This record gives sequence, C-alpha cells and structure tokens, in this order.
Amino acid sequence: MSFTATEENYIKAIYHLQQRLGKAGTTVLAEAMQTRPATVTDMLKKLEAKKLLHYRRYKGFSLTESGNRLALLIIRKHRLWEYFLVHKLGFNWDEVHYMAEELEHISSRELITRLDQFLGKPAFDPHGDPIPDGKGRLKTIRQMNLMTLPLKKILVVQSVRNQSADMLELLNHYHIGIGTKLKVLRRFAFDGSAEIKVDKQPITIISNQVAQNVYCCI
Amino acid sequence: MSFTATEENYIKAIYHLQQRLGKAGTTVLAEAMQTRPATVTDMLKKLEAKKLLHYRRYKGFSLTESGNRLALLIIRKHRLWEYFLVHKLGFNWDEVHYMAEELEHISSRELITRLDQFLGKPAFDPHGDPIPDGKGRLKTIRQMNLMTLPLKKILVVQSVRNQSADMLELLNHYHIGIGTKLKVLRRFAFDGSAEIKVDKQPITIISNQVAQNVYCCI
DNA sequence: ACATATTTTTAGATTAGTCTAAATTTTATG
DNA sequence: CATAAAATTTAGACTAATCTAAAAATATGT
Repeated sequence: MSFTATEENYIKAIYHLQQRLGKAGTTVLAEAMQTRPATVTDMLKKLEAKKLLHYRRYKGFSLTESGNRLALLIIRKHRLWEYFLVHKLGFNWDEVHYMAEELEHISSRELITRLDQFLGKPAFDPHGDPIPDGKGRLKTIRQMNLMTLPLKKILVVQSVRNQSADMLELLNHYHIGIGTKLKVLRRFAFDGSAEIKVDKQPITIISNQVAQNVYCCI
Repeated sequence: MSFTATEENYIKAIYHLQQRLGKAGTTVLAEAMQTRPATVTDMLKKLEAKKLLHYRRYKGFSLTESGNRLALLIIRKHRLWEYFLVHKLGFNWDEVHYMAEELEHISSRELITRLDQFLGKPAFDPHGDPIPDGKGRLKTIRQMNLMTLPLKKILVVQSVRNQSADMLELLNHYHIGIGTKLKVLRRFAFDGSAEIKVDKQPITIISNQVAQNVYCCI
C-alpha cells in the first residue's frame, strides 16, 4: 500500500496531536493542517478506507495500528534527514525543517535504512527529539547542554558538567539546580550568551561558558 | 515561480528528447511520459503559459531559455543525488535511478548547493553522465562507443547510454563499470559482436547491442 | 494532386484534494 | 431539559492531471 504526501501529512499530524493533546478533533486537525474542517472530514473517510484510522462520524477518530506504524516511519524519515542536513551538510538546526518536510515523503525504505547506517544510527535529531528506530521504538530521554537544545521548549536540568565551587556559586545565584525547569528564549551569536527564563525567576542572561555546562532533557 | 513534479518531468523529458533526437513531437513525448498525446497537448499549453515552452499548435514546440535552465537544474539534482546514493550510501549504480527520480523534485536550491559541496563538486554521476554545475554548464568529454573506437588500445569506460536495469545487470556480469579499463581485440562483421579484454578479467565477447551503448575515451 | 494515413488537438468525463455554504449532530447553558 | 453554541458532516463546485472518442490539420504515396 502506498500513500500520497498529503495522506502522510495527515497521519503525522494526527499522531502528534494524539501525543500532545491525548485526542484530536476535526477542527483542531484542520488548524494543524492549515485547511478547513470539511476537507478534514473527506480525508478522514479516505484514511479509514485505507485502514489507517478508526473513524465514526461525529464521534471521533484515532490511528489504527498500521496508522501508528506509518506515523512513526514518517517521523523517522523526517528526523534522520534533519540529522543529515545538520551534521553532514552543515545547516543550522533552525533551517532544516521545511526541507525535511519534503524529504520525509521519499518512499524507498532501503534508502532510509542506509541513511540511518551512514549517520551512525542516531537516537536523537538536532532538535533533541528522539528518532524512531527501524521498528518504531523511541528513546525517551536525551541530555544536551543549553547551547544545543531548542529554543522555547521547557527543559529540565539533569546534570552540570563542571561542578567547581565557582560554577555552583553562580548556578545558585541563577536559582538553577538539578530538576529546575527553564526555557532558552534567545541566543546571541556575538558571544554565545543566552537569554533564559528560569522557573519563577525573572528573565536573565547566562554566558556561553555556563550554558555549555548545563545539561537538560526536554 | 514554482513547478509541480509532473511539470518538471515533462520539461526534463523534452530536454532529453531534444538532445537525443534533435526535436520532439507530441506522440513521441507521450510515449516518453507513458501517457496519451491528448494529455501531452494539455500540458504543453500549461508549460507555454508558464513560459517554459515555445508552442504553436500542430507545428511543434521547444524549450525556452528558462525551460532549458529548469531542465538542467533538474538533471543536476538527479545526478548529484545519484552520486550521493552510490558514493555515500553504498548503493550500486543500477539501483539508484528511481530514488533519484523522487529526490530530484526536492525544491531547496541551498540544499543542492550544499550537497554539491559535500560531495566535492563532482563533474560526472555514477553512470558517467556529466553533472551540470551551478550555472548549468556541462563538462563534455569526447566519447565514442565501442563500435567506433580503435582496436587494441586501452580504453576507459566513461558512460553507458542505455541505463535500463537489464543493461546494468549485464555490465555487472562483465565487470564493466565507469572507469573500467578495457581493450577491443577484434570485431566480427557477421553480427557486430566484439571480443574484449576487461581489466583483470578473461577475454570475452560482447554483443553489438552492448558495444553500441558503452562509451569510452582513449 | 488528391485520397489516405498519421499526427495533433478538442470535447467531455474522471479522480484527488481542496473550497464555501448549508445542514446535522453533539455539547453546553440558562 | 429546551435551546443556543460549537463541532462536524454533507452538498455542490473548482483545479490539476489524466483518460477516451472524435474532429481537425498535416504528411505521404502513387
């Protein structure tokens, strides 16, 4: 069975909505797909006919087992291509999304297997999101320092590499400890400093040296 | 201006027909596109409206300057991706065509620029066909097929004209690939077959059909 | 040169993915 | 619990790319 890029995009969007909101309705899916609810209804019927969805009119819908598998395959392709674009072609992690949106629909499975191999079977993409393996399994946690983690996501501090007294003094000042929740709002190219919002604290700036030593998960 | 994959495929097919046959008619283009002449006529009008074609009904058509540029860009993408698939992912040269047919429609120009860089700006793809550079220029090496080249000289295989899976299978059997060194020892008038010595292989015979498709330089 | 064959175009229909407007079902509220 | 609001679906239409069948233009062969 093969699917159009549009069908694949619907499946991916439904997967992400189910992950984030627990469920998904026609209207919310229409917003996610930048289209109208009527259009979504038509597509739901088509996806049901292809056995990717359970669907009962007016009641709701959810991915079938094979819908779920397809979603994970598309996400796998997307994230492997993002990894390739950043780590092999030298793009910045904020430039690669729209390219990966196209590349994820290239059909060959063998291509993805070989790409995965070529990249060293990475478990996380450049945004820190986990890459499903060949069987659709996800690694759940990843720790990276504040320089490499995505902006505007809630991060939980997991570890601090340099644990000198001087460093800990500074972290205390920022009210940063293990388990602290924070967001990186902005990075400044000039000196690698970063604007952050620590839970319940005012917005502030940390230096590059600090940011490189603070490891978080998403 | 952006184009659908179908439009791009028509432009590419017209370019190749013009190169190989000097001109192209509706019927011949329909065969190349595996569709009907009526469908081709509709598309010709669309491509004319997009200024990729000169078209006069019943009289014929040819690529405009921008049509030509687009064709060369698509061919560039196709051949760079083939190079990537063979030299980075380890595919055989007879496995990559269909994947490249999809990859050539990925839109980002920056992606192609970076891919070109990453691959070391190759001038020839794994089949020996020249890769247009960023400005659409092609390296042309004087190549002749095995029927027209002198006997008993060391020849280097540069390209293979018929790139069907059947042909590539046969060439693999002979251990002939791009860059292979060989000599033509003798030609037989009866059926146009040729006795050849492929580098490190025993002396063997190839048919006229094969000889006509293998292009070498001295 | 003129009838016939070939090529090309037109006309009208089909499918996928989309739209708007209207109708229907479910949910929430007074 | 009746009714208003919200969500969802249906109906009918549009565009791109395709088809078949038929008409029109061009090319060919004695």
